[in-house]
Amino acid sequence: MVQNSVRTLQAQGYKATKPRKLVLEVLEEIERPLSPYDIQGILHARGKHLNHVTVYRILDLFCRLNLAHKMLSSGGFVKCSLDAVEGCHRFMVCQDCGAIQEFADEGLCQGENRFARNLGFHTEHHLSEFAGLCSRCYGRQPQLTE
Amino acid sequence: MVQNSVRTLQAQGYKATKPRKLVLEVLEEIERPLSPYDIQGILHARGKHLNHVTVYRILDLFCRLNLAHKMLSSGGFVKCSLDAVEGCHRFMVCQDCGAIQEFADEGLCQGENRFARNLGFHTEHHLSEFAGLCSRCYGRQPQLTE
DNA sequence: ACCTAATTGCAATATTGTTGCATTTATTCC
DNA sequence: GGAATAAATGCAACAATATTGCAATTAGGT
Ligand SMILES: [Mn+2]
Ligand SMILES: [Mn+2]
Ligand SMILES: [Zn+2]
Ligand SMILES: [Zn+2]
Repeated sequence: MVQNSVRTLQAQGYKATKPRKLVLEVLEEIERPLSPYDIQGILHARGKHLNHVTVYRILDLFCRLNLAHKMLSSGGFVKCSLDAVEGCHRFMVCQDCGAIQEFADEGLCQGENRFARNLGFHTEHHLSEFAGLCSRCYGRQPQLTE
Repeated sequence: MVQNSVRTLQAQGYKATKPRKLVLEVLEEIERPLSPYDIQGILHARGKHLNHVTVYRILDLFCRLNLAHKMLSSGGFVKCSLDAVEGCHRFMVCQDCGAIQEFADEGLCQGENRFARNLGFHTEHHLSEFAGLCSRCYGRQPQLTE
């Protein structure tokens, strides 16, 4: 929850400001990728008015601290749910409900590293997202409009 | 080469126009991800003036036909070098020289599918990019400025 | 060479992202 | 609790990127 991220912020010498906590709350509550303007809009609807510049700067910081991630497929931001995990953080993205689930797996990394090495490529890290259907959505009517 | 993509265009009922061929040439020649405005600029410097709207529309089409891909990490566009390959097209991105190498591997897909299935996720396709150093750049001085 | 649908260019607009600087705020120390 | 102060935010202006409708052009078929 938010309290964890607040501790991380302070441990790294950053202030736990009201705007930062608000953004954390939204990311935690809405478990789907959100753009900076999405976040601003959601908070605005709740009577909390943040400047978009502030939202951008907060998301930048969160990504640097690995408190959040920028999704590759959509460019939206999600809260990191693997705070303590070293190595590559990855995602499964439900094409129906839009939910994302974060995971990490050393086995996948090793397989990918081995594969790349055979082609003479020295891997630093892996970006990957699986697109498909989450367990709740599999075998149901589609929800997402796009 | 370009001629292949031209055939694909025509086979699908699209015209092989001068702007489309120019964009194909650039993507084929510069084997690094390019933004729409990058492409426009490169062509402009060669005396070929395309409207940016045209470049956007061409890249949209190319992506729909899998003649090109939009890179996840950078948002830039590259020419697909696996024209005939079914399944997931993936990339290794050199962090030094910026070169990209496209590949596909059924084994990786299967491993990922199995992993996801264990978590109740039904995978449709995989997006993935490996970041690291290509064989030429490994053990050399850095080139890229950023 | 002509016809026609497809494609492009243009102009206007919308959206997204960035920068410098004045103002405010969270933390430290008393 | 009340300063002091460095960090963070808001504001304004701007820059870059992306989208739309419509008129002009062009590629491919006859
Ligand atoms: Mn994470
Ligand atoms: Mn490809
Ligand atoms: Zn779902
Ligand atoms: Zn390289």
